[in-house]
Amino acid sequence: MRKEYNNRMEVVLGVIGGKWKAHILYHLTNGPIRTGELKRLVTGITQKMLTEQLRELENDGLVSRKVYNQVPPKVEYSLTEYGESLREVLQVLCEWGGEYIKYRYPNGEVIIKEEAENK
Amino acid sequence: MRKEYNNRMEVVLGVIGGKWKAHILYHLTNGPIRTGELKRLVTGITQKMLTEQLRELENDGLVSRKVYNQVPPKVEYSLTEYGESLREVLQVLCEWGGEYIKYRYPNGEVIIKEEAENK
DNA sequence: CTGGATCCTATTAGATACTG
DNA sequence: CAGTATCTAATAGGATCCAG
Repeated sequence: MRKEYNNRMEVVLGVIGGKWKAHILYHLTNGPIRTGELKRLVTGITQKMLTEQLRELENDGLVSRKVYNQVPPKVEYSLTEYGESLREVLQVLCEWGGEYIKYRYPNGEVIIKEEAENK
Repeated sequence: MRKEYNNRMEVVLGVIGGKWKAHILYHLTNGPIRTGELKRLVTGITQKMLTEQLRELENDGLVSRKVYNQVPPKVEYSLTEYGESLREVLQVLCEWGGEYIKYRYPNGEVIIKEEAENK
C-alpha cells in the first residue's frame, strides 16, 4: 500500500498522534516496563487501548515487546533503537507543558502531581 | 474547576493533542490565515471540527480570532504571543517526521507532497 | 495472577443541509 | 464565506471471558 503525506506534521501525527501514544512513549523513555505498570502510569487507559496502541507502535518500529515464558506471565515493553530518537522530541513537548502551566496558572491553581511529589 | 495533571505530558496532550490541533497550529505558524484557506490546508478536516478545535485553542490562549465586519464575511486566525512559543515545539515534531520517513522508507516508497513540490 | 481478546455500549467524529 | 444544527458512522470505553 502506497501512502502519501501532505506534510511532515501528518507523518508525526500518524505515528505518535492519537489520545495515548505520546503518553505511552513518554513512560517508555524511563526504560523497559511491564504491561501492568504501564497501565497504572498511563492514567485512565484501558487494557484494550493499551494493547492496541502498543501493537501499532510495534508495527511502526518504535517499541519492542519481550515475552518472558513464565507463570504468572510477564511482558516487557521498551523503546527500540530508533524509538530512542523520540526521547528528545518528547522532552521538548514536556518542557513546553511545564511552561504552559506556569504561564496560565501562575499562582499554582493547577498542579502537576509528578512534580509536586518531588518537593 | 480545579484540574490536576499527573505529569507534563498530560498537559501538552490536553492542549495540543487530538487529531487536529497540532496540524492546525502548524499551519498557523506561517502567519494569519483565513478560515477557508486553513480548511483547505488541513487535509480532511470538516468545517465542524475546524471550528470546534479553533475555539478550544482560543480558550487555551494559543490562537486569536479576528473578525472583519464585511460581506462576504472574513475571519482570520493567528497565533497569540504565547502561541508563538509553540513554533519551536512544532518544528521539532516536523523534523522528526521527516527523519522517520527517511528511516522507514529509505527508497522513497512514501512521499511527502509538500517537500516533493519544492524540487 | 497477568496479559490479552471479545462483545456490547457510550462517546466522538464525519457528512450534509441550512442560516446570517 | 463562516459557522451551526442534525443525523449517521466510526472509535473509544467497560465488562467479561480466556489462556498460560
